[in-house]
Amino acid sequence: MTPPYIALVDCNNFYASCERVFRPDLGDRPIVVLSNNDGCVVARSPEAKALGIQLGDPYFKIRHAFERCRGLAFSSNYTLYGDMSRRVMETLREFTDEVEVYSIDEAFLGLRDRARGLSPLAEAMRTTVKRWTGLTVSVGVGTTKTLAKVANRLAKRETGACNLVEHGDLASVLSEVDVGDVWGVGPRYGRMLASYGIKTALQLSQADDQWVRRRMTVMGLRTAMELRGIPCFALDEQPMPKKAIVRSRQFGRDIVDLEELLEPLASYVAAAARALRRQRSVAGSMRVSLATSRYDEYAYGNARFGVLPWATAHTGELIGWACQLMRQIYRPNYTYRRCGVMLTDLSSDRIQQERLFVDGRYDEKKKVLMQVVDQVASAWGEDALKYAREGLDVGWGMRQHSRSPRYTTRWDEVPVIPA
DNA sequence: TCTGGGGTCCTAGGACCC
DNA sequence: TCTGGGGTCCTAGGACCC
Repeated sequence: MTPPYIALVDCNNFYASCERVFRPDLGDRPIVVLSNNDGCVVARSPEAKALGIQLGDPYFKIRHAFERCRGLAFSSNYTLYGDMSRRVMETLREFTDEVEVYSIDEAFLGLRDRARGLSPLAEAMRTTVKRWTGLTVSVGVGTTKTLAKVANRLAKRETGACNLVEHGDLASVLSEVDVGDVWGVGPRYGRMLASYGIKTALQLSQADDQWVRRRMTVMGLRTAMELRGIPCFALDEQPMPKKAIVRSRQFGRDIVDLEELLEPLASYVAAAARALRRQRSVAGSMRVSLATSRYDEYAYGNARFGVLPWATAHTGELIGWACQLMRQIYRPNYTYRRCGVMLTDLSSDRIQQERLFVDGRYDEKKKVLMQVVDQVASAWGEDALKYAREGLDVGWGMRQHSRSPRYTTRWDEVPVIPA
């Protein structure tokens, strides 16, 4: 049964806040968190926002000015953020069983309380999450996911909680919301709608159904209906297993040599294979890609897709096939900047299709071997056991000049409080 | 020097089948 | 002389999300 009310709970400035929780000494210094390779800004504290720093700003461009303002930059520390996220989600489960973890810092909650109890409930969520994790969340409540998103935006501007269920005049609220800020309306649709004079969420909700469907597909129509309070996006408590698993990254430095290129590739394949096994799947096909920098004068990029001889989650097999594909697209004399692998055609590792005329398969013996590999990784860290092909990371790994400690997941990095 | 990474869904159009 | 129509599967491309 669809719950009558939906809350969207979202952590404010999530990555930057995670860093701050463990560094109270930073006070109100501006904080940014950088993407892989310390490339560009992916999160900002309120103080950094106030300095005018934008998401996606290349760090090297703002660094000077930022540091002059006593700003502090952190390399991204996904181990820490992932663990903090898990703590927030667990806290939210204290309030309802219906939790859809939507992203690392957001969850939709199904609520069945009477409408009058919703605002105190939202407040209780905020104070409990703050007390248990140190993080501040905003809570928006509405009758559909899209309206909960709208409420959440308003919550951020106001006191941190916003309940549209008890709001008497939804139309006037929606007339104040820019259509481009509606969940599901991106920059393209935003421009298209504006060119037809549709500038607010209210106007979109009142537009003709057929017209919306034609211009924005059924997804756009669902968005418009959700704005009217008709639920079209269900709460998804148990997300389906992923249909594709991608690992792709820029190197810490350029690579020209094929054999050297196979090392990061192997290590991305190993990471993808771990994710594959975590969701108890096997992959039936894969796609390998490589590219020079986009800004390179002699740019080259290519990708090749291959159906695997048999579906597997065995790291060694996947690395071998990935290397074959890579050899097909590699061209000498380019300075490569990134490569990647995508595992597709995923299926359960319990039901396996036998293929005629192929005598290999992902059998019990391989499965057990992989279980051991995963156990070692969970006990000793993901880099404890590697395939030889992954090499020893002679410089291609990520540049991370200022990663914070993994405070909550590594005994050797827990915070120490002198007493 | 230096510009992120990982996903989803929908639609149109081609290949192929009966 | 005449050259169907409906269905499925796959892929590429486009839109979106965080």
